[in-house]
Amino acid sequence: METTRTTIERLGDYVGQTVTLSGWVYNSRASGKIAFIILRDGTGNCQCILEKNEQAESYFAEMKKLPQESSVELTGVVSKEARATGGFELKVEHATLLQKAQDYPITPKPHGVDFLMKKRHLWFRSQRQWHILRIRATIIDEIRRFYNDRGYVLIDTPLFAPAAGEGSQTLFKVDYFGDPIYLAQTGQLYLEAACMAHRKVYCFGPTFRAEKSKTRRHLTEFWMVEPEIAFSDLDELISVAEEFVCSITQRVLKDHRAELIELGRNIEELEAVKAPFHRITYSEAADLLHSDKAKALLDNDLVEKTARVTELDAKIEELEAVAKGGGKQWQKDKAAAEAIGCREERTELREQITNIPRHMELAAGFEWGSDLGGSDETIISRLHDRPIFVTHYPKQVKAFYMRVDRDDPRVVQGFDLLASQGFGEIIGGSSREEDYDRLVARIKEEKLPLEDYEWYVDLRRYGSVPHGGFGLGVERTVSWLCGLKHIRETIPYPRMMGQCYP
RNA sequence: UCCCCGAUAGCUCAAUUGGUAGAGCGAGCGGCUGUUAACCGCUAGGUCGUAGGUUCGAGUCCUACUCGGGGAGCCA
Repeated sequence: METTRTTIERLGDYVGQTVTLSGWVYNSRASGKIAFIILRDGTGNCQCILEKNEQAESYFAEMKKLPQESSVELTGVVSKEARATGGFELKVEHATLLQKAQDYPITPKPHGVDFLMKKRHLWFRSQRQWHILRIRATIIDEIRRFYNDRGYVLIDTPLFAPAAGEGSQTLFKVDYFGDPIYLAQTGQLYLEAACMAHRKVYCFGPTFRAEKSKTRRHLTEFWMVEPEIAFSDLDELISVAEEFVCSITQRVLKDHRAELIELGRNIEELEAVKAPFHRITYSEAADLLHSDKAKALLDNDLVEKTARVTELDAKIEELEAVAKGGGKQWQKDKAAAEAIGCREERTELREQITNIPRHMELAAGFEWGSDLGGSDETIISRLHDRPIFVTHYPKQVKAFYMRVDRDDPRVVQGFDLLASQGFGEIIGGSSREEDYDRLVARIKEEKLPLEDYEWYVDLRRYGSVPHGGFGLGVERTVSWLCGLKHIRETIPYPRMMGQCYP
């Protein structure tokens, strides 16, 4: 039987016509004489209807009880159908089974993270994961376009790097023909050299950190885009970063509004991501942490979360009474299922509540000269409705290459961008020290091996100019824009401390 | 490296002060022509993470370990 082959995303062009779809059984429901198969073909989902009649005799019985993720080809007439997910429906007239799947482990019911992470190779077939990875692809596309359209030259920096990074305890050591070498944690130093050749450059690729962090915002392998601009000052760098983040946000809103809503992202919060972002100095950030506003925020959190736990306690008790009571079986089951959801929320809240006093202490006891911690960043960003730049950090908490502020030598001209809604840092950048003597002095001060940096110092010998750049973490950006709780969902195969399978 | 929490059926979770291990989903069988995490009936499915200890009796209490989750530090 020869029919038109097409994909689900193009079904709108074929209403009333007979077409063939190929894909996987995402879910199915069947009664005696009718079956509904939700077909997933990689471009979308479509409900396919099979009726038990003479022409279906050869395949109906088999198709109606196919396990999840079995691969099939279905031929039928396309119709518009408001009741079906996706808006279209296929009334099947012919069906071919390609492979009957074995028991598929990921059911339409909830699963735990540990389980899903071990099934990552299957997990990203699920709707939610499918949406996230598509948004990631769009973000990466926008990143490339942004720089290509503005005359930046792509410079690929090495992944194998000699020790010359920012401190070797956070680097992965690799055996390089018998000598130690490290996986790059940034392309920046190489990029600085390239920007003296091409003026505006960027690199984009994976980067590696051996930090022993087990948190929802850390990966050991992640993607970072780093622009580097000659003849720039701090203000210009911040403006570029601002325009860049706005352009990514606008693009995602334009291309993925439906997916964002599906993911539960608050669209208004994203629409508020417009220039100008807030700009405060590190010293102002420190004052903010000591302020009543910060204390009130956490006090309020504590009250609200404690109240919610009490509310949940009562609700759980109530639901359990229903579950054990004399109602209909399905009512009891529903109550039991709801109780599980409430318990989950309660566990999470309790954990947050135990952390609040700690975070309050850290904020209130914050001392000028130390770096902002994760909880501090969360507080600062939650006190603002748009992303916020924090600038002029004390030089001792930042890398040796950052340009010392000529008016206040205690600080460097560096900046971080904290995403809104408490998602924390997504960009770190700075003006680089262009003065030969100052740079060498800083290298010595940090007790770094000067001989490893000879080539880097060369850049200050031959036509040194003010320059700088920044790095944006792709996964943290995806996490923020999609409103995800955990970074592990933002990359196809996450690599975290203690996790690298599959 | 440190702090907190957890580990019970293939999956998600229950088990009232220590007293005979349960439910839903999934799987198998049967029923149902418009389902939306479909529904209804039946069946199978367990060395309660590992090793010790307390006790007449331990899923439940104690100790150590393993693995996982969250957080601190560090960072994008």
